[in-house]
Amino acid sequence: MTTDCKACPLRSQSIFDDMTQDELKKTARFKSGELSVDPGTPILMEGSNAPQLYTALRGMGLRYKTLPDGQRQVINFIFPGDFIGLQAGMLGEMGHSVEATTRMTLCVFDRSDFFDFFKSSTARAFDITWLAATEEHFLGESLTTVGQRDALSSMAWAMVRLFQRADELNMQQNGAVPFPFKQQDIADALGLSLVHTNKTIARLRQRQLLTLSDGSLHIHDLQALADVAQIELEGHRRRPLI
Amino acid sequence: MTTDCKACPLRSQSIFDDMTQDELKKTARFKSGELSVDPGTPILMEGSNAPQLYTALRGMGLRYKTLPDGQRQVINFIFPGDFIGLQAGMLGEMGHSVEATTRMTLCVFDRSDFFDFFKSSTARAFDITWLAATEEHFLGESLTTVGQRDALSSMAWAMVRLFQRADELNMQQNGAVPFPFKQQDIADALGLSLVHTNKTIARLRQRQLLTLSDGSLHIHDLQALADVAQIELEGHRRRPLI
DNA sequence: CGAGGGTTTGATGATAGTCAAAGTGAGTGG
DNA sequence: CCACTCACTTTGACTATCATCAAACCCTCG
Repeated sequence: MTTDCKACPLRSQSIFDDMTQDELKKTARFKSGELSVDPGTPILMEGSNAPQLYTALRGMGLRYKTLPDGQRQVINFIFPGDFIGLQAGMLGEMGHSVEATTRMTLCVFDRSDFFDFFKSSTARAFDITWLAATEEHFLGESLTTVGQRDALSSMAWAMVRLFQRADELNMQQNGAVPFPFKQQDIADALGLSLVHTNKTIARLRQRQLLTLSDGSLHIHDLQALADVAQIELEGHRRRPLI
Repeated sequence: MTTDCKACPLRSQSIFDDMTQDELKKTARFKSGELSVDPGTPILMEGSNAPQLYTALRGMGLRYKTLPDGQRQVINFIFPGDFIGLQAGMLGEMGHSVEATTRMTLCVFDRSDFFDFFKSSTARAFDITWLAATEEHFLGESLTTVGQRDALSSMAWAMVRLFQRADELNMQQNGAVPFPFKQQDIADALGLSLVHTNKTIARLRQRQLLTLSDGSLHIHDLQALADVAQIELEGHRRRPLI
């Protein structure tokens, strides 16, 4: 009972680029199946040469790296439409692990077909590179956050970015978006301790900027949050969907 | 008096992938000129839609982002062979600025030719994507460093990585490589203050792990440094040169 | 010789980490 | 239906890593 690419519920969202019938067909051929996983399931492991690549169709997850001493750095959060395994496809080895936070449905692709797919159309190759460049762009921003912003500003930045990602996928309902992540996840993403993370969220709550509870994030004043984070609010940018 | 791609001094280094005559010709056609800049010269600006892209032919530089309040995060250091402007080429806008640290010579490409170049051969397109994925990989590591390692471990990590990058370009002479960066640059790369950076380097020096002076970095015990940094030493990996 | 950029060192203070424990809510089993 | 557990969140007290401030030092350069 897998989803046909032609009827993909993501592709019709305005955030994703349109695709020609031909490209759609190639994508459908590239797709080798579908996978549903429960919360907490590891999807790809750091250092592994994964035989399969994925696109998140439903659900959310996270990318992370672990140090030998057990410290964990959350690299990014995964939303529907995200391509998973680019590093495995290009470099033959993942630089980070990926796991599901909610229950997820993934479109599965064989790594062995990846190069053919890449070759199949310049536009597709370009899309994949676009994704890589965009991820690089985002990671530069994350690095700047963790390296330069203080806890309050970091937290504001993270909340704005997470809200925006959910919002552009139309997951918003009067100011609130689903938020399945734990405070420990946010802490590991921002390089803060769990306790300090909790207290920092509390400060933003006291300032009436947001509410974070029951698995949903409510933004009360996006502009004020953006000010705390020192970022400019911009419109959503369309992006490719593999 | 520009360098002919066929006689490129970088291309003969073992770290860089070989290239067919045909690919070489295409690259030479893509190259629109050469540029020499003095230390401190800005090469690309964050947010700019640069009309030109570059490959570092000689010299070193750095990528960085600045926050509105003036804080600077160094994203990465630039070595000969690095491609500069991928984000401008793919996304139409740079996510960070780039400036020269030493005097540099850059191969210049027109952004308007970039897409044609990308299309000109699947191998070239793949190379560009490979570079993007590798950068993403590295940024994940940087993020993990800044987010999770303490100052001593961060510093050890940075020194190992910088040493390795120089080493694979054969810049090493019995344990020492050129190191034109200021302590402020390292501080901004690791999210540390200048003072703390200085004291942290001093600690590594006291432990007899390295010496850093007169523009050169001397590693006395690479393995011990890697241990402090919690990283595995691996061999150099060949990479494409645009 | 004075100026300026970079490095080094010492003193003090704040942000964030650690430790510890209580509170909350969902889920389980007697 | 009421403990009881377990995972997560919240709060308070204490600590330390790292930032800030200030000043000296070292070199090169004009």
